[in-house]
Amino acid sequence: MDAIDLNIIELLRGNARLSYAELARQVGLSAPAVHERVGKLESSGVIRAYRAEIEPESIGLGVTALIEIIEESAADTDDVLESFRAIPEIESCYFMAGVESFLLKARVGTIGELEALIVRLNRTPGVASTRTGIALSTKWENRPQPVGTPPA
Amino acid sequence: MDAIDLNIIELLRGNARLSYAELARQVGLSAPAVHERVGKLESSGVIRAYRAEIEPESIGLGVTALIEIIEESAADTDDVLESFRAIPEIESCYFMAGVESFLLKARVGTIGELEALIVRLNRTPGVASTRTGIALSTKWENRPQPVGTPPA
DNA sequence: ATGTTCAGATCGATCGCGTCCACGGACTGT
DNA sequence: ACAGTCCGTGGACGCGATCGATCTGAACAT
Repeated sequence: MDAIDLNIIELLRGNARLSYAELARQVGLSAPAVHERVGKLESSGVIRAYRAEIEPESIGLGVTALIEIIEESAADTDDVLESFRAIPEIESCYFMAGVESFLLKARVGTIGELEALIVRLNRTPGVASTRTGIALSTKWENRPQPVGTPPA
Repeated sequence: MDAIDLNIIELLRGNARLSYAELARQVGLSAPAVHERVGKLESSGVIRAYRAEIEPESIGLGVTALIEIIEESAADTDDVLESFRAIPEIESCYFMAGVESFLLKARVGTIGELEALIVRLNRTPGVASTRTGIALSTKWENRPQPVGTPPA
């Protein structure tokens, strides 16, 4: 993992569909060389996936909500997690420090669907209570930050 | 925007580096046809970008925080937004309903850097106070949900 | 210093893909 | 029925992906 790898990563975060030839030109190596580097980054787990970023409204997901979950004191966190994982509307799931164990980012089509989701979450075994905030608009999301090797 | 477009979108959300030929096979069209459809989806803004998803720890961004912002009553929201936009650590920014105007997702390398970020946010003109939650772990993030056209 | 070894890059060649173009069929409105 | 339009197909050509072989340079041991 050297400066060239970081360079490749930065380029692919900006545009995952760049060809190997184009990557090669930009980092100053040959195409097979970057091909091999990218392969290693993928198999070592540094590159997790390549995803198209879609405007959510256009696929009927106009409502974004952030939901904090407070667990019951006797809850099994792993079981709760598995329940959440089975709910497709939950796009992100963070395990948090603090009273609220989880923070979920969910996307649904309508406020009605959000209501159904919240009911479902509150009924989930191990969940004591929820607190939901609705995003009126998403200013930006998953903006890649420049990769400068951080201070030692 | 028909079923084939949704199919293409779903495939590209799963793997943005699929070739047009492969996409064509999976949706049952010729390669030029999907090429044209993808081009239209891009220029109409449905497809915003293609991004490689990177394991944050491997590029020195091991600390994830979610920060709620309460604005001063006299604050100019647009100015506050521009200040936030200039801070690279802020990966996502939602404008929320409720007392807290914004919810930010930020990623930094160390707790020390997080402290510096919070100080910077609190000093930002228009910001009355902040409330920060630290993600102990990210269970998953930006999981694409299946695109079934939702009920009318 | 010299030789050995190994990692990683380049070079060259082959195969498949991206991309442009002209043609053709279906649907719309008149 | 006819003309216009949209959208897809098929062919062709040049470039890119990808494999194997060779080469270079660094690290280490003698």
